[in-house]
Formats: sequence, structure tokens, C-alpha cells
Amino acid sequence: MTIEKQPINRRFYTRDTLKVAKAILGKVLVRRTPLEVFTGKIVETEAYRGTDDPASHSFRGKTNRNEVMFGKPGITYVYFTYGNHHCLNIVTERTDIPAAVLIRSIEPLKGIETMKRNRSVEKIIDVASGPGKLTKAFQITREDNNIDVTDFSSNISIHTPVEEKSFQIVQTTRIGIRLAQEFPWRFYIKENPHVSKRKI
DNA sequence: GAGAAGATCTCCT
DNA sequence: GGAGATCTTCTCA
Repeated sequence: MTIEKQPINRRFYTRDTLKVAKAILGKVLVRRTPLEVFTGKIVETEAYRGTDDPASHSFRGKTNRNEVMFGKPGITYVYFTYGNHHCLNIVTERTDIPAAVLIRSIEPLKGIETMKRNRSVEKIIDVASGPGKLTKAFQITREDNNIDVTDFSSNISIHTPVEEKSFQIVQTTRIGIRLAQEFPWRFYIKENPHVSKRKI
């Protein structure tokens, strides 16, 4: 898949979090490591908004962990959870409004063989179909927290495909949280096999 | 300084 | 379908 050379600009992220969560579907994540470049299409997201969302890390105010959510939009927020897993978010809305979009699943495009090795799996469908899986496949860790995805020279950036196919978006409830489970803030591309299908 | 919970994944039955 | 792994971060004393 061919992508635009310039990453998506910061205005894209300086919007309502739900709009960004929806708009970022179908966009391409580019991850540069010293050895290889990985790319993949974003197929599933969730919105987390600190001001009115009890499930968000930032609902109770700023801490060491979540401080990048209060910063400028278009920045990565990577955190570690369950003793095993990293999760990748992109900060949204203007500075001082704590909000972010969680990237839940990706359809691998480039560097697939290495990603399979990173994950110790055979099937492409298992490579990045979940938030903890995709960070492992793309070799994303807390080292990659606070990176500007609108900067071409960053190790992580997000681009628009040159020929974007149209697709239908499904809106539903989020997964894996205890609070605010009823918020329909999860979005995914309809009938894409790489979407995580885990039940609540 | 201690205790508990967590935006998950994998293996086992 | 269910529970264990595993460790960081937050909260409270």
C-alpha cells in the first residue's frame, strides 16, 4: 500500500476525541527501528477522555504516568499494564485537555515476517489483533512514550494511504474496563479480520 | 512502605 | 469459558 510521504498534521488530532478515533481508522502506522521499518493499517480504536470518562487514566487528574495526555495532541502515550503488556495511544484535543485514542488492532502491511517472529506466531491474523499484541509486534515500549507522530523523523508516525478504500465503521462498547462500560466509544472497520474479537 | 487493581494475553479444560 | 502470569502505578497510612 502506498502512503502519503508527509505524516498527518497536528490539526487532525486537535479535535473531539471520538471524531479522531473514527477518522484514524484506515490510516497507516509507520514504525522505524534501526534494522527495519514496519507498517500497518489501523483497524480498531477506543476513545478515552479524561474530563468525563471514569475509565480514563486521566479522570482523577495528572500523575507521572499520564502527564503526556495533558500535553499537545499528536503525541504517543505508551503505558505498561498487567505486568506483561504495553498499550499505544495517540493524544488528542488541545493542550491541557487530557484525552487520547487507544490503538487496539492493526492489519500488518510491511515487515510481516519479523513481526511474526516478535510474536512467536505463524498466522498474520494473530500478529497485531489486540493492543498488547501490536506493541510487541511493532517493538513499541515505554521508550516510545512522548513521541511526535506528526514528525517525519520520529520513530513512529501516522500517514494517510494514497488510495484509501471506503469502508464501513462499527461503533460499540469498549473492552476490558470496569468503569463506564456502557460508553459506545470503541470503533472498528466492519468485517476486517484483524479486529480483536474478545468478548467483554 | 504496603496493598490492590489493572484500557491484556495465553494456556488449559 | 476461566484463571494465572507478572509488575507498574496509584492510593492511603
